[in-house]
Amino acid sequence: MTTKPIKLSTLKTACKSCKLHDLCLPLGLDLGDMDKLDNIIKRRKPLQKGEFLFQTGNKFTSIYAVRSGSIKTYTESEQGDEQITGLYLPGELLGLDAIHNYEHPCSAIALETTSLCEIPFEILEELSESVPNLHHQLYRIMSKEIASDQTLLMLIAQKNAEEKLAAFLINLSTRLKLRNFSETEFHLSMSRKDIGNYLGLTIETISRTFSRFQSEGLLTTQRKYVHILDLRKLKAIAGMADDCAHHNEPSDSAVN
Amino acid sequence: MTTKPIKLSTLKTACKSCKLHDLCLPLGLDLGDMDKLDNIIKRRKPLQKGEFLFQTGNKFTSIYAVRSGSIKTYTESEQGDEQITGLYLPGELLGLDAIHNYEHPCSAIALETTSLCEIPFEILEELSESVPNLHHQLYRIMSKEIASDQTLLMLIAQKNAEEKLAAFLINLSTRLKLRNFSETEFHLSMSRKDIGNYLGLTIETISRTFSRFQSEGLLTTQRKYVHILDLRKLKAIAGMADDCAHHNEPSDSAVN
DNA sequence: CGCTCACTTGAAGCAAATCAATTAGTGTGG
DNA sequence: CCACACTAATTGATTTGCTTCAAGTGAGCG
Repeated sequence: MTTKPIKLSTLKTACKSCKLHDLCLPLGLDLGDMDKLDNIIKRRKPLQKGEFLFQTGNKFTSIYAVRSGSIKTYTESEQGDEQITGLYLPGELLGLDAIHNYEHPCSAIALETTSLCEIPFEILEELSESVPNLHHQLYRIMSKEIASDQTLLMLIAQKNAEEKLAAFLINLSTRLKLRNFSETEFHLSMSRKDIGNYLGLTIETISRTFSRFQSEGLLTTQRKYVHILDLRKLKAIAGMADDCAHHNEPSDSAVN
Repeated sequence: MTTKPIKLSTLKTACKSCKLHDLCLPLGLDLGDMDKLDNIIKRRKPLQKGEFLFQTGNKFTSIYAVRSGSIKTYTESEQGDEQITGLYLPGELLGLDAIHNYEHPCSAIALETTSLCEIPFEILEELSESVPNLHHQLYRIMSKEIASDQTLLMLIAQKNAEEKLAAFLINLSTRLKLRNFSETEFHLSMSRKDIGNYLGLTIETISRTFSRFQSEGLLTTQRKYVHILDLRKLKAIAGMADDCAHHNEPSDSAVN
């Protein structure tokens, strides 16, 4: 939980020059406002795989933007079973669910080496008084999170194993494309077990479904590496008509 | 979608005197600020059962607070299957998921005769510039919605039929208690079918589970009327230890 | 009164969970 | 560099909780 800023070289990377800024909080801010935002953002030492960003019950002080790598969030019930509630990729904000009672309702852990921007919330609120657009931006981001949680809900409640996994992969593919990564070849940062948990399935079902997709020629996998061969068909299984693909406009819609 | 204000008698009921105001948006505002808020709130003609408040794709202009009755929200997939995403009781706000692209991602329909406050969002944002607390309040409400969506997710993904229904009932009970209704006797505004859809189960499973609860002496039902006989045991099934019950403090935690 | 709609109850079928065994990577220390 | 343990993933066999199909029942209503 150290919050000290890191090497100068990293400090230079400000919102203005960050290639993620049109996915992230500064979206829609002008250069002057972005400077102000830059002044309150702390860059943290990158987290190593398995390190916690925060844990359930921690006091809420900041929201975080992923710069590189990925973070998963999960809640734990009293019986001890976990539910993964979110997967956050570069340009996405997390910690928003902690505002309402100043306490994190979930834990956040790095799935790989991950660097982040830390944005102290109180200071952000102060700053927002002089930069009205910021408020609006935050509303949009939170609103989007609500809407996408609902999509995930739908996915888990109504679909079968094939549809769930297909939707998960398509969602990932869409978000990666937005970040200028390949939409057909990527590395899963989640394990089969995590994917299963996220989708409400067991590891065996995930594995079998991957195998089936593979034997049907939809994709190839090699452990965590995935190569999608037939994006159209996979989208069809996921329940997204081809022509609806671009409905996933800048503010992506499906899963997380 | 008529927005005209109604009879004077109803108009008099302002936030200041509304007994729900400590559950709703004005929470934490002083009297002066509440007056300002009152000026922008429109009271709508009550909705009859089955009437839409808004539908998927409608342009977003306002958020709504339930004054009495109840509203359900649901999304529809391209295949046409529905997923109920929320049940809103008096004092709760809905429409927050539409901010991010100015379009409602779900439909909202009255489950019974329901009266609402309409709060035009643009005007609310303007007002918020002079009443900073309002922003904070909105953040809290949205944050709470995110957190509770995640709880619902957990419920649907990880629990079995009994646990789901028990958690649903306990959540309802807790929220009703907060509104000074009985926590053990109440009227379900949702049908068995809706409850099933909400929890990712079929109507038959809901019915059977109610029957089992009844034969175990946990509760009695008569159509939509529910009388909980053993709140403790029901909470235990729902996976909430007794001593954790009051964790559901003013900002309730479980389902919706 | 008879129609409909919401709910209940039973029996059969099935998708995914569980149990179990094997294989493939990953990391550790000698 | 190889043996060792350990974890992640795959695949098969079996079980099971929920769904589906089917046949009532009972409340509400024109």
